Amino acid sequence: VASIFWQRCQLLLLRGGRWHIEQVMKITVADVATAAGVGESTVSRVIRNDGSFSAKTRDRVLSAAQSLGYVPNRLAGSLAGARSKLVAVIVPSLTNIVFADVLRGVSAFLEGAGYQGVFGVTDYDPEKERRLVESFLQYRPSAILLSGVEHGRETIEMLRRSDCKVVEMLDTEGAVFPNAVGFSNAAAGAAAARFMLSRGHRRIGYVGHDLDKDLRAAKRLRGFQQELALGGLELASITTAKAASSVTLGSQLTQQCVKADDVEAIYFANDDLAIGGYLWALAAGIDVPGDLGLMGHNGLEMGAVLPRPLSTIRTDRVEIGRMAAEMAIRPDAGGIRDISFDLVEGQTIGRIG
Amino acid sequence: VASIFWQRCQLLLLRGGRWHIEQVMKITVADVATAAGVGESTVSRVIRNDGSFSAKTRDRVLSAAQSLGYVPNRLAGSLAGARSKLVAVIVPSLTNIVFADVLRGVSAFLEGAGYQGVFGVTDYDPEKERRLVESFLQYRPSAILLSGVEHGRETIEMLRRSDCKVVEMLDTEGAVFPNAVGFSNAAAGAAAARFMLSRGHRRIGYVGHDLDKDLRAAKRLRGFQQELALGGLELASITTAKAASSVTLGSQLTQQCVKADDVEAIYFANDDLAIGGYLWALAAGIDVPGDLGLMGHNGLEMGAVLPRPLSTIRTDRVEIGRMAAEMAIRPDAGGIRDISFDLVEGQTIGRIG
DNA sequence: ATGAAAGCGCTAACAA
DNA sequence: TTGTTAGCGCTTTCAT
Repeated sequence: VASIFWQRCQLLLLRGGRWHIEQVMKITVADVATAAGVGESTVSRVIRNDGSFSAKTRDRVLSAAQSLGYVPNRLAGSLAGARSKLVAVIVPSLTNIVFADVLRGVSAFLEGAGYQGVFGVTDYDPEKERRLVESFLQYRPSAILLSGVEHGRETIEMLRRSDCKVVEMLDTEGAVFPNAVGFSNAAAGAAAARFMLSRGHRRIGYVGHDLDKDLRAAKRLRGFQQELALGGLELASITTAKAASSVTLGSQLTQQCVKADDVEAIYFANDDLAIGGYLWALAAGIDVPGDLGLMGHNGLEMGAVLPRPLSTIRTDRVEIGRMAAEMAIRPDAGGIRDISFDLVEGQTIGRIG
Repeated sequence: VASIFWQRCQLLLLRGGRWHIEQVMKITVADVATAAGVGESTVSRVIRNDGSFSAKTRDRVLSAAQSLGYVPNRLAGSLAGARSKLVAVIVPSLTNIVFADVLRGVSAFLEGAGYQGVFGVTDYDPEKERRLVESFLQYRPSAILLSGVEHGRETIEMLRRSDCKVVEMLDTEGAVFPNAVGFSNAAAGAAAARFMLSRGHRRIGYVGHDLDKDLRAAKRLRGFQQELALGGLELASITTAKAASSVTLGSQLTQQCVKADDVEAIYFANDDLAIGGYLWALAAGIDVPGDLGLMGHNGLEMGAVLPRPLSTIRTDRVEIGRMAAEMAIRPDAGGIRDISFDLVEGQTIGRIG
């Protein structure tokens, strides 16, 4: 391959009988400035479309940048500007569609605003959350989005010291930072209880996964129990497993719950478990809701396609993500925003006998 | 609140009768160096645990950093070191659990290696992919992970010029870059066809979503058709919709397909659609697989919990993500890696009459 | 409207 | 084993 140097950063090389231009060195503002015959700061202004410059200058700079294949180095830019256009997002799990939805909302909003999302998964482990926050902070993100309002003391301190905007998502009770967007999980639990009671269910069991880890599910359960207590009732049984929530687990636990306890209905920690329960009942030939009422939480799309649509509580995770991202990057946006939830009647909760 | 300055970067303030130390200025290596009584580069070495230093020095530096609450600035570090510890990951969708699985694998591996994942969603839009690559490149990531092997010409050129390692995921046929990990979608389609034929199905319909967008599903379909052709057969019908894949869509399209065409079995673009189809059949009282055989693709956990476990092809997305991340950050790792797939017999494909 | 120059906080040579 | 110094590529005053 024959080749000759061409300008400061390009190599002209002969390949297959044709000349190709290849870049050898990294193109910087200085190169663009030279090519356009202007100063570095002018290039910077044009690229960021900030400050003032003539239309003619802009065109020259832009075409120079274009033809050189200039890719701005945001590391340098952020360093000089004291802040990156990164937004860190921390979620406990990706297996659960709920968090994927939140990420979609976040991602969609950030994209339009020239920001980049950086993500991390905690597996519901506070220590992992701490480590993630620590790592993220090293990139001086514009903001950091947390799931839930329960965080380690150290995590909170690091965040406080960092002058980085923090937004808590998916829960509004007991928010640690001034910005949060979500709904009251206790209220959701209470709403579920009221609904089940209003439809005549009395002997109600609970099926859930690890309550020590999924603290929002625990809050819903508490709200549920408190509402029952108002009517002088209490849960007939609580069946949980130290495992991640899944359809399979829902199947197993429901079987376990029904076999052991004589319940008329089950309140599930979430829809995944509830769907598992429904499918088990289907296979076992148990009539839903005649023999067994099922109540979920989340309002997953899939619940609506079951032979009998799942009774559940729908939350708008994408919107929560979107709003959180907006709070994150708009300096004026903030506060505690409760976007509530909708009760979906469905057909898996109904009057007994 | 009474307050006095304390050292270079701290404010001593009296609040609630007690003195608190608050940071005012950002702590830098220089501050830590001064506090520890060593040079800046020594601090750098200790923090990165690279190069040599005495144990005594390390302890002094570490405790100084600790007590000052030093948080390294990776923007500066990456700028000086010419590369960031970021790995960009681009997926077409988050609604589909498949990609969430890939992200989990990536994320798990990166975490242990001190890297950070940056993610973006294309919605199956090549132009969006181009924009994402362009943005990510500005952060000089160590590597960039792409879904699939079909990318725009411009995207490929940008990537080629960038000296940033590229790994393609989820497909191995027609890889553009030297690193790829996944499986042959055509082979998966062919395997599905062989299985359905071996179980006696002949009049087979296809149900899928937007084939112009989900190119891997299109490849599976092609592999399926080619296998049928070997037996002198062809698809009885193809039912698709220009919409994102979902359980709901699967329900609708299956109904449409069964009503319009007299098919004995359906090959679905993926499990979400197949599960939708199964649930529709369940509600419609159609016997599966007696009257209608159903074959999915992906091997989602949920398919195994249906009253009749779904016949499908299982792929290990988490492992694909893990391997891609490993290729991304290990300089020596690379090449085209085919991790294949498993056929899950299930109970929704069976001999006819 | 534009340019020159001083950092941003760190790493990597090079000395010592 | 350590310290000194020169950048990394950009933004940002401050002049002009």
